[in-house]
Amino acid sequence: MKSDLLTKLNKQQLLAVTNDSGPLLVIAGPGSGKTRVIVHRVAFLISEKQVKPDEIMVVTFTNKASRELKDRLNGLLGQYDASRIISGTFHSIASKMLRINGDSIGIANNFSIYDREDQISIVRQACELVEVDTKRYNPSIFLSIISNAKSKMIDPILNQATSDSLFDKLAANVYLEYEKLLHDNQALDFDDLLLRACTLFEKSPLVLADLQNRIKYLLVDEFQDTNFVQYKFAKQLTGDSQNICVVGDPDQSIYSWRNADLRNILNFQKDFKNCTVVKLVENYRSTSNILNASQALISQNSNRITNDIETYNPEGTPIELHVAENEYDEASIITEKIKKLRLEGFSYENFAVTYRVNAQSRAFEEAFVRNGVPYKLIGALKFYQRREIKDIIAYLRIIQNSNDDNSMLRVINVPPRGIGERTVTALKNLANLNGDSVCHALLNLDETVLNIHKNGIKSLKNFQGILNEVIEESLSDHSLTSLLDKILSITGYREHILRELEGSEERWENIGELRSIAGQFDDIQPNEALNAFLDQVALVTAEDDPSSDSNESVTLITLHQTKGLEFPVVFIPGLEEGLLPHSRSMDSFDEIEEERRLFYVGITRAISNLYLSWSKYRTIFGTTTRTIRSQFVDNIPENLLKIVNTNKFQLEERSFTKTTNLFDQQNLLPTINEGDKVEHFKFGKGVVVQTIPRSGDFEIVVAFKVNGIKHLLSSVAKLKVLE
DNA sequence: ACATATGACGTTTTT
DNA sequence: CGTCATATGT
Ligand SMILES: Nc1ncnc2c1ncn2[C@@H]1O[C@H](COP(=O)(O)OP(=O)(O)OP(=O)(O)O)[C@@H](O)[C@H]1O
Repeated sequence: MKSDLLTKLNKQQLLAVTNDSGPLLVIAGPGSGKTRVIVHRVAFLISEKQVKPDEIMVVTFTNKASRELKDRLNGLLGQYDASRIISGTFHSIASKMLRINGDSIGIANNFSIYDREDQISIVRQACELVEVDTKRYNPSIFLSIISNAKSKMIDPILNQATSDSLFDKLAANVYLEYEKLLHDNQALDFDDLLLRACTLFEKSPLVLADLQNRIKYLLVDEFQDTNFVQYKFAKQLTGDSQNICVVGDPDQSIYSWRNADLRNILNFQKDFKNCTVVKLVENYRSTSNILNASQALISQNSNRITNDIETYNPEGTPIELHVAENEYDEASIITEKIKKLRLEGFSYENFAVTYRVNAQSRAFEEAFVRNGVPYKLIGALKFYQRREIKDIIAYLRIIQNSNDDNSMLRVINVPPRGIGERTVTALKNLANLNGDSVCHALLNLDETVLNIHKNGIKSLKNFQGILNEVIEESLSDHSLTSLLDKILSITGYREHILRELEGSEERWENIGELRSIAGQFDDIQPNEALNAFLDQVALVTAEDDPSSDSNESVTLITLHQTKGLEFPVVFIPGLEEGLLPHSRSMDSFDEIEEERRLFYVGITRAISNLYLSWSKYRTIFGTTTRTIRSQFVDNIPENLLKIVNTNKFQLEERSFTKTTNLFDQQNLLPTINEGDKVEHFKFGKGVVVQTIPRSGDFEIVVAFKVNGIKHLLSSVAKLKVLE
C-alpha cells in the first residue's frame, strides 16, 4: 500500500505530499497532478502520520470532486475510513457549521438557504419597499452589487454611509432592505453562509478554538478561484498549526465574475511568510501537440504567475480546426466525428463537447437525438430549479422554517385553491401588523379581523387545515418520504401537474426523482433529515444533478464546468468573436484575458484529441448573423493546427484573420486624452491615466472610482467623455 | 379567482 | 426565439 502511495509521484509531488507541517502553496499548470497531490497528501497523513480522517478538512470546488476524493482515498487506503474526512465546498462546509453553532450568533439552526431565484424575488420586494422601479433597474444588477459587497465583507450600513452617487445610494438602500428581508425570512443567501461562518469564528472564540483543535490539516483545491471571504474562512480555521495547503493555477482562474480574487494567492505568501512553495512542471495528461497549443495561447496573457509546463507524452494527432456553415452544420460535423472515432475504439463517455454558453447545447442535442448518440447534459436547466421541484421544496421549507414567507407565498395558491391576490394581501397585512410570519398568521387566523369575502376565508381555512396536517406528519417519527407523500396527496399536486398540457409526464417523473432522493435520507433522524435534505438541494453543484447519472454517453458541458475534468476527446465549438470571447466580456483586457483562460481550460481538458470549430453563421435571438473567427484561434501556432473545411462552398476565409476593424471606422471618437474624465456603462466613472497606440487603435488605461484600473480598447469600449 | 393573451426583455459563466 | 411577468377577458 505504501508503495502505491508514494511511487506514483514525481519529485516535486512527493515534496508536496510529504511536507507535513506548516503552510504549503502548490502552483502548477494543467494536468500536472495537483489533484493527485491532494489525494496522496491526505492518504499519506492518514496512513503514515497517524492523522485521523476526521482531523482533515479538504475544500473542493464541487461536491462531486469531494465524493471522488473519498472514493480514491478509499481505494488507496483500505483499512481506514476515508469517508470520515471533512470534505465539501466552502458553502456546504460553512452551512453545516452554522446549523450546529449558528445559534451563538443568533442564527437558528433551521435557516433557509436562498438560491438565485429566491434572491431575485427578495430584491424585487426590497426595491418595492424603497421605491425603486424594477423596470428601470434590473434586479439582478442589485443582486450582483450585493453579492460583490458581501464577498468583500462590506457591511450594508457602512456601505450606505459611503456611497455618493445617486445610483450607489439606491443600491445601498436596496442592500439594506434586502438584508432585513432575509432576516425576516430567517434565510441566508450563498454569500451569507461564508460571511456568517466568519462572523461565527470572530464572535465565538470557543467555537473557533474547538474547530481549530479538531481540524489538524486543511487543504484547499482550486485555490485560484476563491474569493476574499473564502480565504478568510480558511485562514481562520487554520489557527496556529498553520497546516494549510492550497493548490491552484492562476492561469485557470475563470470565476472572477463570481468575485474570485487572484490576489488570494499573492496574499497567501504574505500571510504565511514561511510557506513552502512547490511548482509542478510536468504535464501527464495531454499530447505534446495539445500542450504546446495551450502554452502558446496562454503566453499571450500578461502578468502570469504559473510557470510553463512540459510533457514527455508523444506528439499525438494534430489539432483540427473545422469551419462550419452554421451551428447545425457544426453539430453534424462533430456528430460525424464522434461516430467515426467510435469505430476506431473510443466509447461515448470519452467525448466532451465544451462550450461557452448553455444555449449552444441545443444544436448538439438535436443532432445527437437524430443520430442516436447518447448524451448527458451537465448543468443547463438544473433539476432543482424546475418549477415543480421548487414548489415541493417550498412546502418542505415552510415545515423547516415557518418564517420563510417567500416559500409560503410561492405555494399559498399552488395548486390553485381559491386564495387570490386580495386574500393574500389581506393575510400579509395581518401578519405585518402582528410582526408575524405569513405562516403563523394563517395558522392562528382570526377571521373576524380580515375584511375579505367569505369565500376567501373559506379558502384560507382550507389551506390552514392542509398545513396543519402536513405539520402533524412532520412531527411524527415518519420518514422524509412519507412527509413528501403527505404533501403530494393532500395538496393534490399530482392532479395539478397532470392538468397541464405540456411536459406534465416529465414533471411528474421529476417529482418521482425527488422522492427517491429524499429516500436516501430516510435512515437519518427525521428531524435532521429535513435540514440535511434541503441543504443538499440548495447546495448542489451541477454534476450532482440526477439527470447526469447515465454513463456511456457523450458529455455536453460549459467550459466553466469542465474545471478539473479530463476527456480523451474534446470538442470546442463556437470559436467566434462575441461568443468566445463573449461579447459581454470584451470591455477590458482583464476580461479578454479571462476569456482566454477559459479557452485554455477547455483545451487542457483534452488527453489525446482536440477539435476546434467555428460557424460562419450563427442564429442568436432568432436572427442569423455573419460571424468572425475568434481572435484566440490566432494565438495557436499554425503548424499545430490542421484546418479542415468540409464545406461545399469553399470561399476564401483566410482574409478573416485577426479582429477586423468592424468598429474602428465609425468609432474614431473625439480623441480621448490623459486626464479626461470618462464614464463607462459598466465600470462607472473614472479618469484616463494613459493612452497607448495599438495598431490603428488606442489602448486606454482608466482608473475607475469603484472598479479600479482597467485597460480598454478605444474601438470597443463605449467610453463617454465627461465635461 | 383563474386561464389565456400579450409584450418586454434577455443570456455569459454558477456556489 | 423563448421565457416570464403583467394585462385582459371570462
Ligand atoms: N506522477 C504522475 N505520474 C503519472 N501520471 C500522473 C502523475 N500525476 C498525475 N498524473 C495523471 O495526470 C492527470 C492529471 O492529473 P490531475 O488531475 O491531478 O492534474 P491537475 O493538476 O489537478 O490538473 P488540472 O489543473 O488541469 O485540473 C491525471 O490523469 C493523473 O492521473
